[in-house]
Amino acid sequence: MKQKEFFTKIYQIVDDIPPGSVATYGLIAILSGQPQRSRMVGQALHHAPDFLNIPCHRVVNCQGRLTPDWADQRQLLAEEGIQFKRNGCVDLKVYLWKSLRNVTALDY
DNA sequence: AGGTTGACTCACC
DNA sequence: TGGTGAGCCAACC
Repeated sequence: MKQKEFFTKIYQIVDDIPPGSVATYGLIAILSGQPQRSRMVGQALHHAPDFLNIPCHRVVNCQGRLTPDWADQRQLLAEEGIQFKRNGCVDLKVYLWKSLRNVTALDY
């Protein structure tokens, strides 16, 4: 798979995240078919063009942590009704995006 | 070509 | 439950 296709797929997946939910880099990597390239997801979002309107603020890491070097992300998520723990992490148990495709794939 | 880095994740304490 | 350390894969010097 070419890098461009991988990036495009990531952008498409991130764009499907509904408001009020969050996804992890690893989850996106799985949905894109490359579970071991979760780090690439972060790279892809870091270089994501603005005109695609990607809700990259809804993407957090597996521990519910927000992106370093991006203080406004917390406020953007708060606007969508997402609450944070005292340590500043997102409560993944509540807000993690449950992709139907992913659930089905894991069950079988 | 080889070593370093990171918008990560898993495992352990 | 939450903080810390080690492992991984690509990109970037």
